[in-house]
Amino acid sequence: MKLTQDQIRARFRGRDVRMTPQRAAIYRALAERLDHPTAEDLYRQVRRAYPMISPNTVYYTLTVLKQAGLVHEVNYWHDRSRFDANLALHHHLICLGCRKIQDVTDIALDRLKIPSHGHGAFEVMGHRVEFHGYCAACRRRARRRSARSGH
Amino acid sequence: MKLTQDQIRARFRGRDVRMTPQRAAIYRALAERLDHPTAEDLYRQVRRAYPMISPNTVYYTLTVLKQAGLVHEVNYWHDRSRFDANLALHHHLICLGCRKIQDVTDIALDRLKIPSHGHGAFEVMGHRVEFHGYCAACRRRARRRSARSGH
DNA sequence: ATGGTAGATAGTAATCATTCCTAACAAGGA
DNA sequence: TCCTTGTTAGGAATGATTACTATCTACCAT
Repeated sequence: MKLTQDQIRARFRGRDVRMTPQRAAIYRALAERLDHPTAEDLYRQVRRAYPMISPNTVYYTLTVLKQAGLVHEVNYWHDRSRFDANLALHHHLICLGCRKIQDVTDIALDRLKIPSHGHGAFEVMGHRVEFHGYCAACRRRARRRSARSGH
Repeated sequence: MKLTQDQIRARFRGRDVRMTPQRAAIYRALAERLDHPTAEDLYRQVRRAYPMISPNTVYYTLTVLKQAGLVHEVNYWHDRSRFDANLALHHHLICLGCRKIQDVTDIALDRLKIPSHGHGAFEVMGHRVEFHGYCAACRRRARRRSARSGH
């Protein structure tokens, strides 16, 4: 998907993100890739056009774009490994507030299949479903906060 | 779920994992928790009974248990953050061989709901499905390798 | 178009999870 | 009980990410 500078500018404007050549390059690099690159992947790619760019700028730009909703961070749990001794097939409820995780067991979720078209060559060994949202405690906390601030 | 020392010993035996007091403590700590603790969480818990234990032992034990299949690492992508400029709802095919990621779009997957029972207080904002397996290239590679080794 | 200001950039240094290396140690079979 | 091989714990190394900060720049108001 080729993006013009103006398209990028418009998207940034729409989310109140300041436009710089580095930011445009980072966003373009990300938007034109079909995989899900790391910050370092993007750094290496953008550096070809901007040899002076620092990894720092890439990291900072990504957090800005993320907050603005222009970019998604694909993996919530990237910071640390998490382990589980429950070997039974199950799925997860991840709280975006406190990051606590609950298990969900449900046969319907266990039976999912990838749509056949296009992925025939991929051999599926397993799958997992993540639900993201807010747990009861975090919802209570948010409600109390907004009440105090004089809704 | 209370585990006796003998139950743990039996599980370790069954997978040819050498039993040590530290390992039993780490495994017990993990098995008795409902959330999905990090290595550090386990370290802090086990240290109460084994003040001399090192984080190192926890990490090493977890890799051993993981290889033995006694424990799962819940998040594949923990090593680095990955980003995506595609904001449309979609899901992922993750290759366990080369870690490449393909997008999957499918309305049936988009419509999943958590089973109502038990999780009523959790407010779901979104969800994502990950399929794990082997891509065409990695399957070819594996087939070639096993052919060469004189299947 | 210009100037001022808030925000962005790019270095360097710090942090933090995890891995590497290794000498002392212990599990478990003979 | 003894031997061998795998395990432990410490310290150092690695590698991704963040913090700090002086300089610079986008962009709004004039």
